[in-house]
Amino acid sequence: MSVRHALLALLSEGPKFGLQLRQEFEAKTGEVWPLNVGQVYTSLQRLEVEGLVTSDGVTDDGPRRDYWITAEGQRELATWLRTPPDQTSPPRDELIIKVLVAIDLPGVDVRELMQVHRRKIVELMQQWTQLKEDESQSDLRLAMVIDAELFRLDAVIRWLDAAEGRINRLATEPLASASDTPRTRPKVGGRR
Amino acid sequence: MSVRHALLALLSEGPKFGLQLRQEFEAKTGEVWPLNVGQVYTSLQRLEVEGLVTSDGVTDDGPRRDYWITAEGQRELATWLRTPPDQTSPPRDELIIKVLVAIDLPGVDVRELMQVHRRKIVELMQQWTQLKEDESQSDLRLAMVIDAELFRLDAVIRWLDAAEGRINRLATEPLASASDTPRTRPKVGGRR
DNA sequence: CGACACATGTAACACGTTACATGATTTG
DNA sequence: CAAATCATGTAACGTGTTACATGTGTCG
Repeated sequence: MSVRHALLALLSEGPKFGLQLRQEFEAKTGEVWPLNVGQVYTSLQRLEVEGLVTSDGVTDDGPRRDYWITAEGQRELATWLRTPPDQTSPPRDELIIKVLVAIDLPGVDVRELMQVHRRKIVELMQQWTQLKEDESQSDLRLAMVIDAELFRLDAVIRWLDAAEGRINRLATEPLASASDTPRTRPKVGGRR
Repeated sequence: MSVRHALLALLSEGPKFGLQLRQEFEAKTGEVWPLNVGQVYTSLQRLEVEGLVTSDGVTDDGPRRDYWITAEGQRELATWLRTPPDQTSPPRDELIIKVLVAIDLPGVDVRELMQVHRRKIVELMQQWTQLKEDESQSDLRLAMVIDAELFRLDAVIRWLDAAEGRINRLATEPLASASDTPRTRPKVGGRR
């Protein structure tokens, strides 16, 4: 959901065309997140159908097609900006799933698995830190994105460490199988 | 990509059918991530086409259809487990995008926006902490998932604080517009 | 003119969600 | 038997990615 609203935000500064939106999106996000052009066009089409933007006339005087944000688009944008996303159940995390299913698999060394992933993350953090020292003096947006990524990766490291502790403790007192402990607790995710 | 591989992992313990896979997935992940059944069936179909699982015979003796993992599925599973995901450019983060585009929008109070989101996150962390105290003594998997979510949310809080500092510093020495600082640095994301 | 970059668009696929339809099995 | 539950399946939609096709404008 972030791209459509980001496009709305860019369009609220004035009429823009497709490639321009892509370029400005990347510029505003420190050029860390590539945005494929196809998605810009399809998103614009969808936004137009929903009445949040207008292309107001066909491509007459040139290859470019400008889009304007509508009043309803402005309203939608304002709502998006001020409303935190609904986070009932957290986003699925691949690494957590990996570790949790690997625990029960015979012939799989979970600690080794976690170490391999941990090393990769440390390596990533070093690369981001390097980039931060090199480039982010002059680019506030890049600096902010790198901050976010470093904090995020740091949280993953912390989780791996905490999880390893839990698993080691578990090694002495083994886990009850998932099936023989019937849950009475209601599930977290309310949506279905 | 996590669901297909999680299904492979579950099937490597023995043949299972659709609803069973859903139930076991939720059990193994602390019942925090609901998995809709439709996705289980479509994923199984795709896995079967790719030769990673077999349903070996139609539904003859009952409504259930068991799936087995194949040798190739075992190989794929092993690879997934030991290989860290390719993280060239980090996943797009809605909150970061929101803040970065909001900075330039006139009539939008970025600090207010960040405060609102910050409060929501603190509230979420309190709920998870509560659940942890209540339930996670008996459920290791739930405890691990809650750990992960708390670390993740903590990282977001840290980012918001760091970002607010940067923005405040920026208030005295305003930001150069994105268009008039041509980049020479190569983009981070290599994929296109 | 021809080559190249700019610009738009579409087709096909992967994954995920919601909703609905359809059998089979159990249970009151 | 009827209703509820178990179980599978499909259809439609949203978002995102890759790849390809097509037109336009500029410049050597």
